[in-house]
Amino acid sequence: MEISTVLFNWYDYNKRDLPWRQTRDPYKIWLSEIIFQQTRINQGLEYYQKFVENFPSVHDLANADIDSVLKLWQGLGYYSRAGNLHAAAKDIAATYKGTFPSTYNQLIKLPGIGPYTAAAISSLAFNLVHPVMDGNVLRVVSRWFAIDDPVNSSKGKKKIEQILSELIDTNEPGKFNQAIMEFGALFCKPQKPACHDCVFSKICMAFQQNRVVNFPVKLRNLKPKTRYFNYLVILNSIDNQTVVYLQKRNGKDIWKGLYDFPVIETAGHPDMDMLMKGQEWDRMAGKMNMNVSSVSKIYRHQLTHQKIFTRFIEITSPDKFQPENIPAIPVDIDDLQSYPIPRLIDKYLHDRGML
DNA sequence: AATCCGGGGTG
DNA sequence: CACCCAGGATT
Repeated sequence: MEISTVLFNWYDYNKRDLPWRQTRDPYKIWLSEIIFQQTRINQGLEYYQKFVENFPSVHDLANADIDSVLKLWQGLGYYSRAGNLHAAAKDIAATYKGTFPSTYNQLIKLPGIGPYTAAAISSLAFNLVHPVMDGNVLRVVSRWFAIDDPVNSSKGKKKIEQILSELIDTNEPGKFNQAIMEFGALFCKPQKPACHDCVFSKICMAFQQNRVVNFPVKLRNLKPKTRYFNYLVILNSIDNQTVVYLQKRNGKDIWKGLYDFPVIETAGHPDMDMLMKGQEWDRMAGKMNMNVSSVSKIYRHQLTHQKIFTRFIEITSPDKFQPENIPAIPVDIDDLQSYPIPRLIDKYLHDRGML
């Protein structure tokens, strides 16, 4: 029996009932594909539902305000996905008048859509024959065929792409793509794969050679950098209203588009006396009539490639004032919940009872 | 080809 | 705690 036949039998019996599998609306399929880039189903499911609810069509998304899109995306990570999603929605609304682009070459031109997502949308929504290569597929194929080249190298990817072009079912390419990804997610898992009752054990070279644990071969990744943030939580109380100063993060650093506090980044965490003698402190806070009312514990925030140690320095000022050298905006603490913020800031604000 | 961009899961 | 997961954009 052909691999795709065995795969389809397995899929028909084992597939999960997931919302975007009940539609061929390319908009909803696109939405799901962007949300589930680097994201496990359990983590992204409620985000998918929120997006479909809040933005039922590509026009609703295109007309939305970027901050409200980011707010819905908050907590999901890789925030450039939200910006690209929004930009692509505007493209589609303008260039395609809302008729969703339907070919691989049109799709891959859109921001946030690369080879994987273009293949996924064109096959799932439009039944075009483009094999997907996500992490699941790379793992499954590298085991079936005992691919010794790293799957995150271009040589390894080319080999797997070649194999997939022969395996894919040309009548039902969308089903084939969904099925092989689902098989990777549920059976051919990274750790403890279910080889004992796998329908492919006879054709799986890795299993036959008792080397399943050796695949996929990967180039190893870098160690995370350590960074130290000193956040300035500048609080003003005016007429029973408390405002705190937020700044929107721009540039190439993490959390682009999200809001946090004015920050002094240091090589380590100097004691407060040292910090307050430094240039940055003087530039940002030197002109303020203020006092440091408290310094938080150290929060440790782990990202894939960065380990961030953070302390929150609360500064209260009797004056109504606008920080001069900081592009920060005053936000009533009752309005904080409408700003998209990183997990770390969210955690702190909850600890302080401000959110 | 190498590096950066989050957050959560697993053992 | 250490380690795993892995698409797209940028350099």
